Amino acid sequence: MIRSMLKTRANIKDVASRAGVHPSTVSRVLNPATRSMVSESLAQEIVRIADELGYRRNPLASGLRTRRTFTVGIIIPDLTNPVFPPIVRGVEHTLDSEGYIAILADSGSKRRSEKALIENMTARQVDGLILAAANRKDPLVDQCIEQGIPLVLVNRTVDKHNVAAVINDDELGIDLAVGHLVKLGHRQIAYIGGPQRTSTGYARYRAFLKTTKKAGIEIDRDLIINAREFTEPAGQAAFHQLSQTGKHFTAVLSANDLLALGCYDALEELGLRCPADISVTGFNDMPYVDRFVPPLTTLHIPLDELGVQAATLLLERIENPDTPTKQLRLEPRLVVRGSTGAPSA
Amino acid sequence: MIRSMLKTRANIKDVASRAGVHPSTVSRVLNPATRSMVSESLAQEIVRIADELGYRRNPLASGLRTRRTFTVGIIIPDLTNPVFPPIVRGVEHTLDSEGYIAILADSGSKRRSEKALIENMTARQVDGLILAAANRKDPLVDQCIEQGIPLVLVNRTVDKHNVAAVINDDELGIDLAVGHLVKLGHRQIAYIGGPQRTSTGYARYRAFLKTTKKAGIEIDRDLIINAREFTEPAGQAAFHQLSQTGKHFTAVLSANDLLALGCYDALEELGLRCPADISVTGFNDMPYVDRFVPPLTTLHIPLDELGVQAATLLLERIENPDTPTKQLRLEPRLVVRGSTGAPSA
DNA sequence: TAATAGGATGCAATCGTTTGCAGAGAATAC
DNA sequence: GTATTCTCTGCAAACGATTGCATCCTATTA
Repeated sequence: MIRSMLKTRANIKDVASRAGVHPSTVSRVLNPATRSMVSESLAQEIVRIADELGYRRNPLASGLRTRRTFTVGIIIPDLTNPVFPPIVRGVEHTLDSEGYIAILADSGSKRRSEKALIENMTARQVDGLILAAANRKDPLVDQCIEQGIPLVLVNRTVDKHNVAAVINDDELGIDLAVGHLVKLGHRQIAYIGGPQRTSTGYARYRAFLKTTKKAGIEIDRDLIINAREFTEPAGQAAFHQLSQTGKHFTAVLSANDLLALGCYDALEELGLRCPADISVTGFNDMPYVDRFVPPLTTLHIPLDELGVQAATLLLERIENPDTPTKQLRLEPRLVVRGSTGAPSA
Repeated sequence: MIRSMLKTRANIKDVASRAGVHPSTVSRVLNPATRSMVSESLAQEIVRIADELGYRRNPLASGLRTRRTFTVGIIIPDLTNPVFPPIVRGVEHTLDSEGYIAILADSGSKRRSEKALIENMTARQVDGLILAAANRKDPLVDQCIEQGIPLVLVNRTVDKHNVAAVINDDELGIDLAVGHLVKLGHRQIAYIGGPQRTSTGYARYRAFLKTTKKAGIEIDRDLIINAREFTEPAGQAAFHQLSQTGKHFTAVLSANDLLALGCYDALEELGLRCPADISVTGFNDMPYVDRFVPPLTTLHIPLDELGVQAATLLLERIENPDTPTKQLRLEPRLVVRGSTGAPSA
């Protein structure tokens, strides 16, 4: 009653004194791992009293003592990029179901702030970290590993292979896209890639070279442009650059949907029609690309699943830090829509 | 050196012993509010040593003592609804700049889980809460207020007016939309509203009645449908219901963009063209609606700003709990695109 | 010069849990 | 009947910070 007047939550001492036992006994009962140390009848009584008083463990105090906070940090480069919300959602739901919570930070792609964010999060004793914005060589990743913070990369990975990651099979994806275009009859295929500092940008670029070679398609080096960013304006600029070469091409394969969208912009500016004049493909199948004009042919990747798997992997590593690092590679699926067609004669 | 071997972070005692002072002195120096209690020269020396050792305050310990965690919870109904990412981003950036972090939870619109989430967050001693999913009558909101947790609603509010919120001016928005349609010559205007349990659904519905009356437009009650959810399928179903009345209408004003999108779906199924046969308007101007077929005429609301203001308001209330509750109402702006035109004769 | 005020620092309790250790009985073994 | 093992619970020291109070020293005042 006094408690309710003070408007403060019941703590372990309250429960203990009400039950006539020592706080440590209450603690043991409420912790599944130690529950068996206490006699069953007393344990039940304590549990009863605990929820009669509405007791909830104070995670701050508990975390201070045990160095476990049941908190995970998620750092993404830009939440307004439609790729990330589903991933974050997958992560968050998975964490939640295991009693963890997610600290979300949008780094705004700025490098410095990312370092500060990680600093902040480790100071707050997060149990693990999920990074969606790693570069192929990433000092931040190294730093995390050095400090021994459980870490899982999602969507992108680093060149070193000793870090856990959930990514998608870029080579397969590009292979499917190239196969699709070739089957439609395209031979002059341009490529707009992403930043080579990212694993996705790099892997897709390599895959494009490899796959076209395998398919026996001659690729003009001038028709390959790797953009600086995975953004719509970058895609737009890249397409203009392609068209300025004066070389002939009937399709452009872009390394992600936003770049493809940029192509749409450029096409419109140039008075070209898609797919009549130029076919365009994307990568990611981000939400709503099926509603664009024309609906984008792209590679679908299970974004939610990416998040779910990343969280699962992370929890595994948190529970057992000696788990060997795993790289999960999910398979993309080609979704043919209106932006691709046979080349015009 | 021993410290680095143990791989554990420097704590306040380490700094103190290195500086030859008591931990309390270090604490005072590192806290802006008490810094002046310590002589300037000593303070500087301590600061120097602190960052030489890479000292970072342990927020768990600090929070345990002070009951301030510099943590804010954000609860949204569905992160994959494009309306929310910009809001969350605005919130997160604002919090970050003040040294706070955001715990994000996607409630998946499920009521029960929302209660659990709030429980979890208060147990974790968040300093405040931002709710984007409130209903007009919301026991959860009442509960928060009762418990004295600083709370700010964003995007939606509750009927009681004593809770802080950042919303947009629904009446103005609907007024602009109606005005636009009337000016184009529409007289038979249908309305697809949202759930009346939400403030946005309710306010927009009221505004529609009021505004059309003011404009001297006769509205057939059969042409008003309030959907159960603010979703695309709900909009689609509602439109079909409208067309099944057999009544004539030349435009449909929908209470949000997703509902409008649903109209697009239904229009296509019915072989109708937009805006030639039917004009459609939305509300929110969520990302990418400008790229749909046709680009959607809608009301733009500054989503980032909504988030920024909500966070600012919350921080104000946290710093000073006696701040009178404020309701901020941001102005929407009509964005005319391709989905509206003059009615066909 | 003695009394006093004021500024700077230390002391120790506290926030709410957890956990190694110890001790008290009860149960088992000899 | 005593020695030994178990089972259960309590004790007290952490975890890393903050803060009211006490203390000490120096500067001011009469």
